[in-house]
Amino acid sequence: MSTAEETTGGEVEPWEQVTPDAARRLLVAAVEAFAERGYHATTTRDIAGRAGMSPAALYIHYKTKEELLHRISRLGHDKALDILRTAARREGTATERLSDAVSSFVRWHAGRRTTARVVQYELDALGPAARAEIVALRRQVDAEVRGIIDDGVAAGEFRVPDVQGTTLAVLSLCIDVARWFNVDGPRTPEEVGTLYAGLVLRMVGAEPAAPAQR
Amino acid sequence: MSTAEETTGGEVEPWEQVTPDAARRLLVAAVEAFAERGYHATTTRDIAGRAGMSPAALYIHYKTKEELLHRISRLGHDKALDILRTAARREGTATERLSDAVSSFVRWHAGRRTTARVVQYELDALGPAARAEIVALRRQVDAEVRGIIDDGVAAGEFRVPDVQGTTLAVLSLCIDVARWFNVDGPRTPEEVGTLYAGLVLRMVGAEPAAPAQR
DNA sequence: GCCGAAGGTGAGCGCTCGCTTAGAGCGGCC
DNA sequence: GGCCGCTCTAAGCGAGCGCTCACCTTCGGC
Repeated sequence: MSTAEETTGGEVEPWEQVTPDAARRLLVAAVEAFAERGYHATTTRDIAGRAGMSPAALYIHYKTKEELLHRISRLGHDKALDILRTAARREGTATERLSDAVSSFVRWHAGRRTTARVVQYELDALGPAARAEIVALRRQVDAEVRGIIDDGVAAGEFRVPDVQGTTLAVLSLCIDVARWFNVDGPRTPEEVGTLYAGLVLRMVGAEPAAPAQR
Repeated sequence: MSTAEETTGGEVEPWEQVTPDAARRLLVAAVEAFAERGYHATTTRDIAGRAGMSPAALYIHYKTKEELLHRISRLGHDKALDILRTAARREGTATERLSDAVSSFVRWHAGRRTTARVVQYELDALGPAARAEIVALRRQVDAEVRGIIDDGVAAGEFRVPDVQGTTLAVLSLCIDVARWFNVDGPRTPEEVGTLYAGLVLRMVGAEPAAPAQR
């Protein structure tokens, strides 16, 4: 059904599009390091070390440390937007599409928490040009969710007094999963996705009977 | 440049308990700098400069840069916990208390966004001992909210299948306000607080009729 | 008028940062 | 074989970091 084959246990590393191999290893190492300690607290020596290379090797594949963050942020936002678009543009009622969108978006933020953390919380470390590019992607993310809610209101499925505010809250709720989700905690990404889909349907005043689609 | 006499929503600067005066000025400067650029990207020279002092003056009042963050985090969590406790322990129905708790908690995260940002997002920069102390405070925050929801379920006001998961989601929603709230944006802290209180009541399945308290 | 404590400064130490440079290793093509 | 181009390393540069030190100023108590 959904082309985005998210199967958060045993998931394929999503960086296969990054070549050559050394560049990908560096990028994966940077994602881990940025997620653990934050962009500013991560040294280029640490990144290169995690990738099994000398500090200088980083600069063969990336001009600066910031370019690494930019690439990660860009790829991550592309992926997040793709997940939401897939859910938003399937056929089905607005209730089904919103449930699908939230549960898959949350699954990604929980299951690929390291990536999501970097993507969502290190935006301010980018320079003005790169940040503007990412902010434009975020506006598209917002538009997808708002579109589903608009549809639901128009169809009489949802009762939402403030569509823009509710959109903001729904996205905020999903994104913050990347901050608190603990891989060793009691919940799987699947469970959090299901829980959150139910909570969001309540937030928009939808009928609580939503079949566990996906 | 900007005087520290911000009174966002009639609220008094909450640092009056910090003495002497120079120590308070340094602390306020550190809050601003940490919120703007993050702990690791902030230099001690920047903090001292904002407070109108030489770099060495910082070390008369604080042993290290980390102690500054620790003090800010401690005071901020104390304040957040105090806000929630006040709402949780007033008299009234669970619906009224939850509405009050969410709206006041959100008002604080929006109105005192700089402080909230540091408090909520720079936890990882603390050492193990200081972090453990703050984590204990967060557990108390969680317990206050869970207590209200428990009461509402017991009283038949709420329908909540997963109390712990819903508590987590409610707190997550409120906390993330500090990430996205924009002082120059279209919403006041009051408005966001009211919006969020309504959304949270829907999340717990409460009757939507909630009087707009205070 | 003198003293000690408290609060401040200018200079700078030792270190680590992001990044650069000179050159080595090596596979592919003529 | 000779050479090129790509990948990578060892060494290290200039800058800026957190923090310290020797010294100065102010001020209440006697």
